[in-house]
Amino acid sequence: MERRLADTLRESIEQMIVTGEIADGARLDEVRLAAKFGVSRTPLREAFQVLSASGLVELIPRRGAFVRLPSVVQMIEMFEVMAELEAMCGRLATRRISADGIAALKKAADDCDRALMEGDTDQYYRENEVFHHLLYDASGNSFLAEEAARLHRRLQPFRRMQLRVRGRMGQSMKEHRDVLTAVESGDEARAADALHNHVAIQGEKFNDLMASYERTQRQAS
Amino acid sequence: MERRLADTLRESIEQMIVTGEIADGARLDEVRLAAKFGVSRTPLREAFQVLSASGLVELIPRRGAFVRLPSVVQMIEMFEVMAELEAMCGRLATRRISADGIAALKKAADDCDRALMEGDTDQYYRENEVFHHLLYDASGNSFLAEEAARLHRRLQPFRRMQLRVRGRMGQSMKEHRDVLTAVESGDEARAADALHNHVAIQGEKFNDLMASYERTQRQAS
DNA sequence: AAACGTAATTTTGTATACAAGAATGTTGAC
DNA sequence: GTCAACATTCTTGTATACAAAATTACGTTT
Repeated sequence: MERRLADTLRESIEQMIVTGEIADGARLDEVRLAAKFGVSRTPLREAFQVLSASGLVELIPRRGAFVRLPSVVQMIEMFEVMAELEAMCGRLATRRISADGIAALKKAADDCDRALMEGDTDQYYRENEVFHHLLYDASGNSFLAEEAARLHRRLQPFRRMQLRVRGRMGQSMKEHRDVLTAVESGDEARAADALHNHVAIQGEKFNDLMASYERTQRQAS
Repeated sequence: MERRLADTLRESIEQMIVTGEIADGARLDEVRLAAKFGVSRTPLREAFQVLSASGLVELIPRRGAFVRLPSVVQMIEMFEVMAELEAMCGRLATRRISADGIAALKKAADDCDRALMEGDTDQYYRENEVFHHLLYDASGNSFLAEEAARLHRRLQPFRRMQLRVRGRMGQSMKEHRDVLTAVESGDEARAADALHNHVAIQGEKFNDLMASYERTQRQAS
């Protein structure tokens, strides 16, 4: 389905931005990138349009496309909104989820734990995404599920900053369990709370983020 | 700033879609539209990319761009998410708003009332947008404010469906007052509740929406 | 040396050209 | 009459070409 240059280019550039290969604030040089990828400027510019819509780059008319990475403050704000959307999903899901849905959620949580214990962080992020997507879908509000998934995807690269710190992993496991038991017991408010707490950057999580952020900043300079 | 064909084209097409000039599900014919606007396909296709990102059209690779208007169910889902974001704004704004901010909010509510009493609905939508944007900004979370504004804008054409029904206007005025008093008295929960209630499609609002939706459907066919 | 104005050079935005894939129409077999 | 295979026509996706705006370089003036 996704077989257009514009789409693959978008993914590649996105990757280059979040890995720091292209620095924050830098201009995306159309001719240079076109040469680098061996394509013309046309599909590149189409990719720029959607990158701009996603907020990762800013398109200034007749000036160019500039990388716009969120600051720490913006990052915390984004996770705060994510937390609220997740809480909403949790509240609705608790009311509407089926027995099969709960079983699937349990399995996803188990898979998360296994990945963590095996130290396979890439696998963890995949399983964690499954867990959260199950909750989004279980909300029964497909628009909410889409929006939550969109923001989750946008935050993915920054989420890694938090969990990299040792010790956070056990904490994350426990938080999944809290969500699960709340959903299972039909306690909407507690499910919402547990999810908000799992996602928002508060307390120790703030310190973890700061430590990670400053490290990446030092790398970039 | 917005001086590119691609941007004006996006706006024009958006307008054509929400006014029904281009029907739901229709394919956006690149060559026909290019001829109609007297431009080439290049800026048109760039406009398609951002329309696709906003959800108003679906881009199917090598098939074309298709209009995707939300169904009634999706519309209710969208307003439910909007309600939650507004509630979040209200909760944070209540905690963080300044005296000046409250004064501005009061003025905006007054301007809304005046527009309604004068029967100037266009003016009402403008003033209503001011009122809500003030709340978004007062939340102190700029990312939240942006996201709320984005969704508000996306829902604007469908919002008109609800208020067109006679009698809803007085209701809307009262709801603004409820929000205002809650914010003023520092009652976070009540502010959040009042906003959720103001935005979500519940009770009589559902009937109003249905009546309006069916009317537009009849027009389209 | 700083500031201004102008020419040269990039770079963006748009138009046009072309190639590959999808849709459509036609013919022939059963 | 229906279905299938092929040819034709349209449509999309990408490359190239060109014009206008912005940036840079440079020389002149003070």
